[in-house]
Parts: sequence; structure tokens; C-alpha cells
Amino acid sequence: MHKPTIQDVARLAGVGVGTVSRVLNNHAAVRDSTRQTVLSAIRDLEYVPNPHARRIAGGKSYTISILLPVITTEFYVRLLDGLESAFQEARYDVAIFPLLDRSRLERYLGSHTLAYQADGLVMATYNLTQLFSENRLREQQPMVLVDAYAEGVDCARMDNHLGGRMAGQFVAQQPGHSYAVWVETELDQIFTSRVFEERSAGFHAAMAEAGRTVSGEFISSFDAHAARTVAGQVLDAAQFPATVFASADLLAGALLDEAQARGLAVGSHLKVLGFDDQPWAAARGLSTLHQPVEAMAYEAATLLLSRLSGHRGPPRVRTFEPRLVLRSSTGHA
Amino acid sequence: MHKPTIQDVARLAGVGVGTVSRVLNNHAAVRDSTRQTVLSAIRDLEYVPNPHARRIAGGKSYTISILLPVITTEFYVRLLDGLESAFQEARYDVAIFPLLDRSRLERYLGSHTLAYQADGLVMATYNLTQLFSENRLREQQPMVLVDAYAEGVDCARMDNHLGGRMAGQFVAQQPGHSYAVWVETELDQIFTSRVFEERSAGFHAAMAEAGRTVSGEFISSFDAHAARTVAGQVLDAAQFPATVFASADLLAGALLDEAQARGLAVGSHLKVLGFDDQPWAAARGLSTLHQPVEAMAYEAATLLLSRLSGHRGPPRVRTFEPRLVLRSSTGHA
DNA sequence: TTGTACGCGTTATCAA
DNA sequence: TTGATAACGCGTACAA
Repeated sequence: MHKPTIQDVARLAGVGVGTVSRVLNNHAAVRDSTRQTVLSAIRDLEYVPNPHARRIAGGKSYTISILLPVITTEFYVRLLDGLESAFQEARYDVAIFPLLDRSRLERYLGSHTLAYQADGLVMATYNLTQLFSENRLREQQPMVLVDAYAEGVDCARMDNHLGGRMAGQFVAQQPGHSYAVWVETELDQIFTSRVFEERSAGFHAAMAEAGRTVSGEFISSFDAHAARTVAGQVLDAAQFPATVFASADLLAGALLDEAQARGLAVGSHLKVLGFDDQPWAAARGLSTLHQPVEAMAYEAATLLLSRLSGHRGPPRVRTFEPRLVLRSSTGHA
Repeated sequence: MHKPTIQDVARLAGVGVGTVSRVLNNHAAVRDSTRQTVLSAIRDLEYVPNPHARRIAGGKSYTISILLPVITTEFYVRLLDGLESAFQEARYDVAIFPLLDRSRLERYLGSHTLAYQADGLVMATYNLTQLFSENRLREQQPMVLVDAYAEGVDCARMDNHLGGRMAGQFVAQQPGHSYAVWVETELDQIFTSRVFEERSAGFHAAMAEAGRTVSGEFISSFDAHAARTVAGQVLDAAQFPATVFASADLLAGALLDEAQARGLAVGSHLKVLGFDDQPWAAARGLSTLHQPVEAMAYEAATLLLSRLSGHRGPPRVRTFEPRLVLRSSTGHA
């Protein structure tokens, strides 16, 4: 009474194992009536293909490893969801490798873990391609960058420059003074993402085009406590009416908190624009830039899958655009 | 120029594949000289055994899957580190499966992901054993709970009751009024952890034993914004001098913030005791309960590995004790 | 359109 | 102590 195999299915359905395999893999020509017979046999036996046997027979591991930073933020939850659903459709498995710090990166590179044995690699946010030159990652491994950009690799990225520009254009239209809060860049070269630099460049370009000046800029590290402290600094320094572009919703949320504590009228006296559209943003009326994360993730998976099925050709870059969502924190709706 | 197989190693070492396999698995009798020959061949070829082939031939996959909640908090970083290092020592591979919500749990159970095919299962914080009765998880799969407890399964857990008790004993010694802040319990049965209930029970028991009453209790969800709001409520309601036990450092941190904003003297007029000993706790002078997370994780791995190597017998429970760390938020040091 | 037979990389058995 | 060889469950040429 062991787990049913493809043999059992074939016997019950009265066909050869080859036919069962074809049904399993949606292969070309199988007569529809036999397909049905096979499928019902599969159901009856509650047959589930053994993925390990599939891997060994097919010569592929049917596994993709995903290297990503901390995953608690909504952004990475959505990213992971997009990637996993796309890969699952293609019957690929996913090995998640959270990159928490450099020592974990070393562990990944050094050990011969499952992740390292994968057919393909997805790298999120960080541009780890510089590890190529160190020959740490096998050059020929098919891979794709999500939410990051590098030359010579397929990329699916958010247009953060445009996002910053959209923010700048909006802010430039508001009366009064303009401020911005940025996220501190990581010191470790390898773990540096250019996301916030790009948002900043776009923001400044738009402000300059509109002939507006930024009255003050602030930098915060990416955690709630620091954000709140910086929010206090911003409101101490600001001249009102003021519009603040916070380059991440985390920072914008802290500004809303601090403004509330000070009894400031958010939406008129003080306007706040965030970036990310976190789940709570709608409830708190935070205007922000929404990112099509799932679409970007899905596209990244598609790019990688095409390489895995033999696609050659120059690296492709897919760019996704944020969308401005206006709510009460800027006096809308 | 493909990946070397056991055949290649055997050929280079001038032995049979059986011998190589024996060396690989530390099997009984292999002459030491041939063992060395084989090992050096393995090194030369940079040979790595194919886990899928092992799975299919030997019935084991040498993979452990780890089901755990969001992993950004320091607690899970440390937990993951402890687990990974223990399993790596035993040459087991690790498949991480972050359980972000119910849909991801479904994905794990429904699809036949790598994680699902592992030899063993580690479940962190959540007690998912009720899924057994639904026959969703294969009953016979070796598994261990970390940071959780259930009957009939090996567990490595923190004694949260004792932690709460230690907090209660400390708070009971302080003059003035006593308050407590708890973390909201998840609504979803499956994702319910009893951690905070236990801390609460221990706390109340200790207070009762000391003949002290709790002047007020508050509940917050586990996020920075809510914590700050609740912190405000606590300080609004409190009569001073007051000592507040916050059942998680996240909550305690919000209390420190709010107290600072109000200009309250922390350490005398207001004392705050947290739970977790987050990395920032020392810098901010937060008194708190430190948890030996790595040790607990390592022990969990050991329990599981013993099952995998054939250990039978009744479920074992290993309990770890928090340690009270006193800093300036309670007027120490 | 379908069935047969071989190969994938490893472990386990058995004879040497 | 070793080597040859039969499994393991599946994909896929190739033949029918």
C-alpha cells in the first residue's frame, strides 16, 4: 500500500507509462478520450508525480532559487507571490533564500545547498552581479533581476526615476514649501540598492523643471523609530504650508503620526506624499505611489522561464511604472 | 563538461560507485587509504551529490523544510541561523517556507513543493498540528516544533510562562502602580500562537502571589503604529509612579518613544520592562527578558535529526528559560 | 496516437 | 573490503 506511481496509473488506465507522462506534461498529441481516462485514473489513485524522479529523469532540477532581502514588508510578500505563482504554473519549484546579511550571502555561495543547485536564479532588489567577476556565482546560470537593474542580465524593474519624477511634479504644483525625506543607503556595497537614489534624481529633475526649489531634505534609516525621530525634525524645520515627499510609506506614516501628535492639519496645512502604497495607506488616507509589484514579479519569472526553455539573445529590460494615488493626506477625496 | 556524477568520481578514484557511495554516507567498512583517494577525487571534481537522485534511490532527500512566520524580526533571524547551522553540520539541506498568510499555507500543503517533500519538518511558533486531523500533513512525517508546544510532537520551546512570571515578580517589587500591554491574538485559529497567553498567565500568577494587583491592561496589534497609539493610551491612563510590562520589545519601544515625547522620566517616574532583547534594546537602555533563541533552535534541529536517524520513543519537550536583563528603563545600571 | 525500452544519479544487495 | 548490478519513478527517443 505504497504511494502510487506512474506505473499504477498506466495499469489502471490501460495505457503505457509514456502516455501518462505525456498527459502529465501537456504533451502534444494524446487522444482526448485517452487523456480523460488517464486523468480519471490519476484522480482515483490520488496519484502525485514524484518531483525528484522528474528531476533526475529530465536532467533539470525544476527549481528556481530566489535571493531576496528581508521579506516582511508588503512589497516582498507581493513580489514573492508573483514569482511563485508564475513558476508554479510552469511546474517549477521555488527555493527561497532570504539574504539577511553578508554572512548569509556567504553561506549561500559557499554551501552547496538546494538553492545553489537550481536551474535559474532570481535576485531581488540587490544587484549582486558584481559577484560574477569574483566568479562566485556561476556565470552561465540563467538569471533575472527583479526590482533592480544591471547590464547584461534580464531585468524586470520599477521605474523609480519616473516615480520620483511623478512625485516631484505633484509636489511642484502645491503651494508653500517643499520637503523630502530619503532612506539612508546601505554602507555595504553589495547590499546597496539604487532605488532611493533614482527616486531622488527623478524628484529633483521634476522640481527643477517646474522652477521650484526644495526647502529641506532629510535622511532616515529604514525603521519606525528612526522615521519618527526624523519626522519630528522635519516638522520642526518646516515652514507652512508645506508638502513633504517621503520616499517610502514607512517614513510617510511616521510623518502622519507626528503631525497628529502635534495637532497639525494634514491635507491642507501639511501635505504628505508617500511611496509604496502599503496596505494601511488607504485606511490612513495616505497619498502615495502605487507599484505594480505582482506584474513585475510575474514578468521576471516569465523572462527567466524563457531562458530556461532555450531562449537566446541580448538581455531584456522590462520597466514598470508606478501610479499616483491621491488621498486625504494631500487634501483629496 | 557537465556536472560530475558519482560515476566520474569512481572512475577518477579507480574504484566502484558502491565504494564512493559508502564514503559519502560514512558507511561501515572502507579502508582508510581508499577513503582518502575517493575524498580527494571528490574534491578535485568538485563533486556534489545530487539530492534528487539520493531521494529516489534511498528514500531520503536530505532536506528539511522550515515553516516559519515572517522573518524580519531579530527573533527569526536568530532562529533561522540556529536551525541552519545545526542542519548543515549534519549535511542536511534546508528549504525555507515563509508562512505569510493562509494562502501561502495552502500553497505549501496543496502543491507538491520541494518543502513538502522533505524528510522532516520544522514548524516555528505556530502549532499547525491540527492540520493532522484534517489529514493535510502526512502524519508519519518526522517533525519538531520550535517556539511552540503541542502534544505528541517533539518540541523545543521557550518557557513563556516562566518569562511572564519573572516579569511579574520584578514588577511586583516596584513601588506604585503596575500596568501591562499584551499583543493581540490572531483571529485565525491556525495562526494562533499561545506565546502571549502564556506570558500573561505567568505574569498574573506572580503578581497574585505577591499580593499585587494590576492597575490596567492594554492590547495592541504587533505593529509600530498601533503600538505607539496604545502607548499613548497607557500613559494617559496611568497613575504614577508606574511600572509597565510590555510583552514584546516592540511595544516597550513605543512606550519609551511616547514617554520621551511627553518628557516623562523613564527609570524612576515610569519604569518599562520589555520582552525579547532586540538588538536596539541595549542601546536604548531597555530592561527586558532575553531569550536563548539559538540554543533553542539548535536543540530543535537535534531532536529532529535524531528522529531521522531512527529514534523512536515518546515525544520529548525541551524547555528554555528567558533571562532578566535590567537596564536604565527600570532605573538600573 | 500509443507502447516499449533505455537512461538519469544514487543507494542497497549480494557475491567475490 | 570491494565491485557489479538491480532497483527507485519518471521523461523521452524510437518503433509500431
